[in-house]
Amino acid sequence: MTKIETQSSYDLIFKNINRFIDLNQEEKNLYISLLEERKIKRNDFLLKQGEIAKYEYFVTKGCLKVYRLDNKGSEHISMFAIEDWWTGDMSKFLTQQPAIYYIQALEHSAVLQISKDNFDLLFDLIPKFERFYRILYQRSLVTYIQRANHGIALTAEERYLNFVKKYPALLNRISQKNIAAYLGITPEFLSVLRKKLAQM
Amino acid sequence: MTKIETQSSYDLIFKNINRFIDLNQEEKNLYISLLEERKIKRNDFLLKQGEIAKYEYFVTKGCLKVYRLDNKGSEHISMFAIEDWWTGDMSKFLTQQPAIYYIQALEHSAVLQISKDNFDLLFDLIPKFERFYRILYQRSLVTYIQRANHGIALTAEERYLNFVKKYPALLNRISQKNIAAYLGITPEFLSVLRKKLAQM
DNA sequence: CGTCTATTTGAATGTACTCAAAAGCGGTGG
DNA sequence: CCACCGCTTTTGAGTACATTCAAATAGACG
Repeated sequence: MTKIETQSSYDLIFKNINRFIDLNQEEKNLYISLLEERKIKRNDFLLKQGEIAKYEYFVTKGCLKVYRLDNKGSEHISMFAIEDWWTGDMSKFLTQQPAIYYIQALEHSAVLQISKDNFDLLFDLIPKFERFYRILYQRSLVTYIQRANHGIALTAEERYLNFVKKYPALLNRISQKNIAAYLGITPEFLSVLRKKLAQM
Repeated sequence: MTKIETQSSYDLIFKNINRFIDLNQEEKNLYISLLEERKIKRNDFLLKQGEIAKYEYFVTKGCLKVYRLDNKGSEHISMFAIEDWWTGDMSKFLTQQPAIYYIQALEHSAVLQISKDNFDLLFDLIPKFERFYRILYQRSLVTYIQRANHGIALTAEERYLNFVKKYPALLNRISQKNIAAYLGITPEFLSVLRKKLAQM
C-alpha cells in the first residue's frame, strides 16, 4: 500500500518532467535517489524567513503559499503551489543564503524536495535536465513578466477578475484573506469588490 | 574600421555568454552564423504589437524600451534594454504568435538578433546553450519575481526609490515620462514625488 | 531658431487603505 | 458528531495615495 502511494507520487513528477524531456528507467532511478519525500501538516512551514533555503520543492499533494512579510508586518503572497507545481525561494536557493520567503501549508500537504547539492549534481549526472529547467524557467518567466505588468498596470478589480479567470480551481480552495494577500489588496477591500461584482 | 566594430559587438555577446559557459572558436563561428546584425534609429521599432515575434535580441549599443498599450491607450513599460542586455517578447517568440509588445529605440541602437528557427537549431548544434539559457532564465526569473512583488506591495514612492537604487545609470538616460510608465504611475505624479524627495 | 514634447503645478476626483465592530463559518477537542 | 472558540468575512466611516484634466513653463531635437 505504501509502495503504491510512493509510486504514484513519482508518477506525477515524471509525468511533469516528461512534458519536456524523456528519461529512461536508469535515469529515473538516479533522479529518485536525489529526491526526498516530506509531509507537512496544515499551517506548518516548509521554510521560514531567515533559514537557509536548502531545497526546491515539487508538490505532490495539498496546497502551499509562498509569502513574505513587509516592514509593517503585512503578508504578500508570491505564489500558491498545488499538486504538480514546483516551488521554493529561488533567489536564495541559488545562493544558499537565508530565505526571505516563508512557505506554509494551507492544507495537509506532501512534497518531493531536492537539495542544492543534488540539484547541482543533477546537471552533471543527467545533462538533459539543463533542457528541462531551461524550458520550465522560460515558461515561469512568461508568467511572472505578465504578473509584474499586471501588478503595476491593472486595478485591484481587474487583477481579481484575472485571477478568477486564470485559476478558477483555486477560488474554492483558498481563503479570501489569502487571495487578497496574493492580489496585493486588503481583505476588506476584496470583500467590497466581490459584493459589487456579485450585484452586476 | 567596420571590421573592428563588428568584432567588438561579438566580443560583447561572447563575454556575456562566457559568464555561464565556455565556447571554443568553432562553436563561436557557428553561433555567429546564426545571428543577424541590425541597427535601429531613435524612435524606430524593432517589433510592433500584432507582428509575429520572429526574433530575440541582444543589445550591443543604445537603449530600447519594451512596452504595451492597455485598452485605454496608456503605455506600460515592461523593461528597458541597454548594451549587454537580452530582450524580446518572450511569450510570443516561443509560440511565434503576434506580439503583444512594442520594442522601440530610445537612442540610436544596434542589436544582434536570432530567429526562432535558429534558436531551436542552436540547442541541437551546441547543447551547451541549454545550460546558458537555463541560468539566464533562472536569473531573470529572480528579477521578475521581485518586480511582481514590488508592483503589488510597494507604494509609488518606494518603487521609485528602488528604481533609483537599482538602475542609477538609467536615471540620466531615460526621460521621466518613460520612467513613470515603467513604474506604473503618471508622469505628473512622478514629478510631484521627485519634488517632495528633493526637499527632504 | 522654431516647434514639438516633456515637465511642472494645482484643483477636483476616484481608488484603495485603516480602524473598528458585528456577523458568519470551520476546525478541533470533547 | 456536535458545540464552541477563534479566525475570516462583512460593513461602514474617515483618510491617504494616486489619477485626471487643464494650463503654464522648460527643454530638446532637427
